[in-house]
Amino acid sequence: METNTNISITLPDGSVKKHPRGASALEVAESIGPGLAGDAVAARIDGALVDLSSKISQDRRLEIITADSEEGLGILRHSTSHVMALAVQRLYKGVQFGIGPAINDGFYYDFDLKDAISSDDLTEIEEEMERIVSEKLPFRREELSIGDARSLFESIGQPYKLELLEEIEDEKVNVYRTGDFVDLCRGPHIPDTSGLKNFKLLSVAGAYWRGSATKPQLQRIYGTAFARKKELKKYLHRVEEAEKRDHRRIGRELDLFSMDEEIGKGLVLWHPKGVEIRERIEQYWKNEHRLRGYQFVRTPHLASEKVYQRSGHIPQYEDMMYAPIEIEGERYRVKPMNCPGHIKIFQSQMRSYRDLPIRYAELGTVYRFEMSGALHGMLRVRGFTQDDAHIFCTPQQLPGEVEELLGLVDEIMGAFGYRYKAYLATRPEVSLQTATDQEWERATEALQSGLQRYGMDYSVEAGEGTFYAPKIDVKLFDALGRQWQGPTIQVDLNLPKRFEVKYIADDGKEHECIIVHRAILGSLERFVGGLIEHFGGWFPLWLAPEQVRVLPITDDHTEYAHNVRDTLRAGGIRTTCDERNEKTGYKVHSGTTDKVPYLLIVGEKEVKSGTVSVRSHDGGDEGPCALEDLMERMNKEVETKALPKNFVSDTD
RNA sequence: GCUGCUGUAGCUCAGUCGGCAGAGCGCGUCCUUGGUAAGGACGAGGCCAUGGGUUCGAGUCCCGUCAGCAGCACCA
Repeated sequence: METNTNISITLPDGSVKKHPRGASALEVAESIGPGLAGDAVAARIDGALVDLSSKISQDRRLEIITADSEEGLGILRHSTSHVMALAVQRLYKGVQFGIGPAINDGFYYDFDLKDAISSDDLTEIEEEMERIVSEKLPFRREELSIGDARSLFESIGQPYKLELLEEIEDEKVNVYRTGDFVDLCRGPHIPDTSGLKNFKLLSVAGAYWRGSATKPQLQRIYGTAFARKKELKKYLHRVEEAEKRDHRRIGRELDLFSMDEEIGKGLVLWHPKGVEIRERIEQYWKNEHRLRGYQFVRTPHLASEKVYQRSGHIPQYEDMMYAPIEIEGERYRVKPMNCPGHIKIFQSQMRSYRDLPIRYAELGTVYRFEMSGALHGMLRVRGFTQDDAHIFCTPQQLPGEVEELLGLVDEIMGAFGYRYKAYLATRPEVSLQTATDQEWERATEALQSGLQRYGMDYSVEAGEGTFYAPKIDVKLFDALGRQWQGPTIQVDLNLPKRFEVKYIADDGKEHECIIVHRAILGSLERFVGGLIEHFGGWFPLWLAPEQVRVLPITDDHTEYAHNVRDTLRAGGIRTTCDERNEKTGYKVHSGTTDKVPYLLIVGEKEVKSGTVSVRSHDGGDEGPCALEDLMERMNKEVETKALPKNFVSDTD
C-alpha cells in the first residue's frame, strides 16, 4: 500500500528523492544543498516553469533553475524589472505601467507618467531599488479570474494592463504583488527582493506602446542584472569597451572620415586615410569578383523617373527616395538602386543561354532618404556605395550560382576575421502576387540546395524574406561578439517580369531570366564603419592606411630615416616619417595612439649597422632588424591578409 | 519621424546664485637633440549652435529653430 505522506521527486540527473507531500520546490532545493537553494531563482516541474514556492503534491520531475542558466538569468532580470517598477511607483505619482520584460542583456520597463525621467533620475530610482531589496519583499503570486483581474486593474487605474488582459484567452491569469506594486505577469519570479544584488540602470528612452508608431509613446528605462557582481562588472566593462571602439570616435581620432552639417545629414566625407582603407577593400573585392567571372559596369547616379516607375521602386518606396528633379519636362531621380541600370545593360542585346550566366558588378553609389532618427555614423547614412551585383542566369544554373556565391561570402568574410551564420529567409505573409507559388518555391529551393551543396550551416527564418524575394542573409559576429548585418543573396521574382528580362533557350524560344541580386559587403560605408569597431582601429597591415612610421631619434638621423622611408615606399609600403622635434618616447606614444602597426626607431646604432629597430603592434619592442628582412615579413603579412594578433577583445 | 537629453576653442570637457570666457590635449614659436606610451617656456585660437524673450546685466533663466546623441519606429 502506498503511503500518502511521501512523494517521489525525480531530479535532472535521474536520481529520485522522497519528500513529504506538499513540499515546496525550494524545500527540495534546500535538501539537495544550501548552495543550490541560495542560487535558485525558480523551478521547472514536469517541464513547466514555476516559482520556488510551488508546492509539489504528486510524483514529479523537478529541475531547480539558477541564475547561472540563461533562463534563470532571464527570471532574475524580469524580477529586477518589477523592483524597478515598484521604485518608480513609489517615487512618481500616477504611473501607468506598460510592460517590463527581460531582454538580451538585461531588462526594461515602460512607464506612462507626466514627468519626464532623465538619466540623472536613475540614481534616485536605483537607491529606491536598493531600499526595496533590503526590505526583502516577497513576490507573491495570485491566480485570478479574468473578470477579477479586470476589476483589479480598473480599480488601480492601469489601462495598459487592461488592454493586455483583453487579449488573454485563458480563464485564469497570474498577478504578482511586490509591496504595493501589482503586475499582470506569467512569472515565475524569485522568492523575494533580497535575491537581487547586482543590478544597474543604464538608460532611459522613449518607446511606443506595443511597438507601434501610431500608439502613445511611453518612457522606457533600461537596466541589467546579473547573478554575480563580477559578471555585472564584466558586462559594464564590455559596454565601455564597445564605446571606445565606436567608429564615430575612432573615425575622428584616426582622421578617417567626417560628417558636416553644411554638406548634409547622413552624407559621409571620406578623408585620405579612410579612402586608403576603402581602396584596399575595393581592390580586393574587385579581384575576387574578377576571379569568379564577374564583369564590372557603371550606371548613372540619376535616371528618369520612368525606369523607377517600371521597376516598382516609386510605388513601393517613394517616401524613401529623393524628390524628383525636373529637366526639359522630364522628371529624374537620384538612384536608390542599381538594378535597373544593370538590367538595361543586359538588355542592350539579345542574350542566348550560351551567354549565361552573366554577372554584372558595380560599386554603385545610391541615395535613400532615411528618416533622420535612423541615421547613425557611417552605419546608417543617406548616401552610400553598395557592392552590388546582379547575376542573370537560367533556372538550372541558379543552385550552382548560389553555391559559388557562398564561396565568395566565405572567402571575403574570412579575410576580415568575421565569424558568420547563414539564414534562409522564406516568403513573407504579404508578398508579391505576380509571382506564382511555384516560382516562390523553386527560388527558395534553389537557395536551399545551394546552401547544401556548399555545405554551409544555416537556419530557416520562415516568412522573413522580402516581399519580392526569398533570400539568404548572412549575419556577422564581430570581435566583441556583436551581430552585424552581412551579405545578402536574393532571388528577385519581381524585376524579370517587370522588365521582361529574357534569354533565348536551346529550344529557340524566349524564356524568363533569373535575376539574383546580391551584396557581400553591403555598403562600403557600413562595412568600413563595422570594421573600425571590429578591429578597434587596429587594422591588419594590408588595410592600415599608415603601415609604417619611421621615428628618427635626433635630427642627425633624419636623412637615414628618409632613406628608410623611401625604400619602403618604393617597395609599396605606406610609410611616413615623424621628424618632429620630440623625444622618442613621445613619438612612440603618438605612433601608438595613431594605431600604426609598425614603428621603426632609427638612431646612431641603426645608421651604423644599416638596420631599423622594430616596434610592432603585434610584437612590441622587437629590437633591430635588417630592412630587407622586415620588408619581406611585411609583404608576406600583406599578402596573406594576416589579422592582428589578439584583436578579439579579452573581455570575451 | 516620435520621446527624452545635449550643443562653450580643432578634440575632450569645466564654468557655482544671472555680474570681465576657462583647463587639458592638439596647433605655432623658441629652448632642448633625446633610445621604445606624453621634456620645458611662451603664444595663437571663442558671434558660448541659432533666432527671439525676461533682466540694469544672459554662456547661465524662458520660448522657437537647427544640429548631435540614446532608444523607439523605419531600413528595397
